Amino acid sequence: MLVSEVMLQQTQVSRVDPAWRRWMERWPTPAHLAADPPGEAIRAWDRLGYPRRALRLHACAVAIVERHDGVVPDDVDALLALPGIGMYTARAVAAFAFRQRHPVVDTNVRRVVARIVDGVADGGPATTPADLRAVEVLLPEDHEAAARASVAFMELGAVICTARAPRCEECPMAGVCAWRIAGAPASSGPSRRTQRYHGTDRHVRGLLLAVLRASDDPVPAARLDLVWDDEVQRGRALAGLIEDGLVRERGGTFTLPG
DNA sequence: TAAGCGTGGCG
DNA sequence: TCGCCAAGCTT
Repeated sequence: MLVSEVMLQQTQVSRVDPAWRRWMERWPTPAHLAADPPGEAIRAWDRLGYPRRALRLHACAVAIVERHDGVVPDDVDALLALPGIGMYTARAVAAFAFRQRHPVVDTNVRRVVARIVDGVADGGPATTPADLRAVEVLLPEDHEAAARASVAFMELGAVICTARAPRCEECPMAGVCAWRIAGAPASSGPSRRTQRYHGTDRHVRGLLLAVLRASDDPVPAARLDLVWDDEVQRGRALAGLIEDGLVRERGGTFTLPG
């Protein structure tokens, strides 16, 4: 559950599914993952995106072995203290793996609550403590029922109450949805400014890391020079990868961290 | 709080 | 085609 939730941070279910199966077959427990070098986690991450998540998941496995005897903790605060585990993932693991009663708030749930309860088209850009409270009061008292309700809120947002083309005709909440009843007004505020990708440092980092993932041997700098013409930007991107611990330099060659 | 961080699917 | 969006986290 923890591995899948980390993979699902900003990556769609359809792309996570095969990667998750391979990952769990190779590293069935935190101890298995912790015993391998972090570079192997980055390599196995393949093209899921945001490879820092792979590095943090490896660090998470190490922390679980060191602090929790290799057993994933069932306590939200202990989970929150692990690398790469934030407000959403900690509660998702506690609720879905350990069947506890916690509000589990992601972008889907923020949108569902914004529409049904608040009558507005969009939720906020990030989960706030106020969001947690708003969802908490909607949960059934029974822990198992609450865990199932949390799954249902997310699923409703993912399948029916979608961001761009909601299928209100098929929605079981249409009769009580404040947004629907108000005529589904468009969002009022300024829309979130869109992030560019093409030509950004992120783009170049992705190109560089793809070369290193594909190579079993240390890669000479000259080969990295081929992926991006702008030397200044390429150097900045590579330095950033090294700074983040995703890449290691050894005598003019580059590898994933061993 | 806002910006930075990959990659791909979909309308 | 191209911009939006995706089961966020960290600093």
